Amino acid sequence: MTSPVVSSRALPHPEREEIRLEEVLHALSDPMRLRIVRELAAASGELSCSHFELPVTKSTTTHHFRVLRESGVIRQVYRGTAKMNGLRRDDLDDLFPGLLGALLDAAARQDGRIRSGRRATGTPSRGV
Amino acid sequence: MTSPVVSSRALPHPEREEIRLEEVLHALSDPMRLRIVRELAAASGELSCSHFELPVTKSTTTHHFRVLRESGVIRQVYRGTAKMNGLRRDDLDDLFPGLLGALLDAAARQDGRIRSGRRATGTPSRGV
DNA sequence: CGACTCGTACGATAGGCATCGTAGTACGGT
DNA sequence: ACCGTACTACGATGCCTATCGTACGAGTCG
Repeated sequence: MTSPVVSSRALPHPEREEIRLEEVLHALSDPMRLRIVRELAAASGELSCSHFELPVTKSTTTHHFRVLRESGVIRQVYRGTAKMNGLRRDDLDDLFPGLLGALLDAAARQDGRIRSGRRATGTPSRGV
Repeated sequence: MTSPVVSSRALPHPEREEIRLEEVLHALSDPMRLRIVRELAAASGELSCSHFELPVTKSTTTHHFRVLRESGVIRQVYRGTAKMNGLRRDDLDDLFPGLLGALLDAAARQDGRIRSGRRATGTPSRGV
C-alpha cells in the first residue's frame, strides 16, 4: 500500500537534465511522431496508445512511442492494460523555453499552409 | 558588370514554401550540423566551408552542408574557390516564427548546462 | 602554363532505423 | 478459469545515412 502503484510495470524515462536537444529534434523529425506529439499537445492530458489511429502496425506504433519516451518528449505510465501518454511540457519548457511552443506552432502553420493549397504561398517576392 | 555573377556554378535550393519542418528538424538533429548552424548564427554573416574546423573529413563536411542546404536551413553560393554559407533566417522566421530563435537558445542553454558540470542541474531560479 | 587550394563526385562500408509479422505477457472482465 | 484487449519482444528486411578515401573539376596566383 502507501504508494498508489499504478501498475507493477515500470518504464524507464530520462531525467530532466538528461534530455538532449539533438534527440528531441530527431524524435520530432519523424512525421508519425510529430503527429503523435501534436495530438498529445492538443489533448492537454493523457492519451492511451490505442487512441491514436496511425497508418502503421501496432509494433511500429510501440516503437515510435518508445523513441518519444526515451528522448524525453513524453511520459508513459501503465494504467491497467492501457498505457497512457503525456507530453513532458514542464520539463521541456524548463530546459528549452519556447521551443515546444514554437515547434507546435510551426507544425500547425505548415499544416495549414499545405491544406490551403500549397500554391497559395504567395510571398512571391524573394528579397534576395 | 551589371549582374555580378558570383560564379558560374549554381546550387539548388528549396524555395521558401518548399521547406519542410520535418526536414529542418532532421537536419538539425545531427550534432555536427547543429554546430555548423550555431556558428553560422553567431557569425551573423557568411562563412566559408573551410572556416569550420570539424572533426570529420572534407567529404563528410561537404555532405553535411548539402543536407543543410537541401533542407532549406542555409543558403550557399560560390565566391571564387570558396563556398560561402549563410543562414536563411528570413525564410525560416517567416515560415516558422520563433523557431530558429528557440532552437539556438535551446542549444546554447544545453551547451551551458553541460559545460558547467552536468550535475549543476539546479537552475533553481527559472522565472517560469 | 603549372601548382596549389577549395570543394565535389563516386564508391564502399558500417551502423541506424522504420516497418512488418508472429508469438508472447499483463491485466480486466465474465 | 477463461477469454479478450492492450501492448511488448524478437527477428527479418530494406532503406537511409554518417563516415571515409581517392580521384577529379574550378579558380587563383606565381
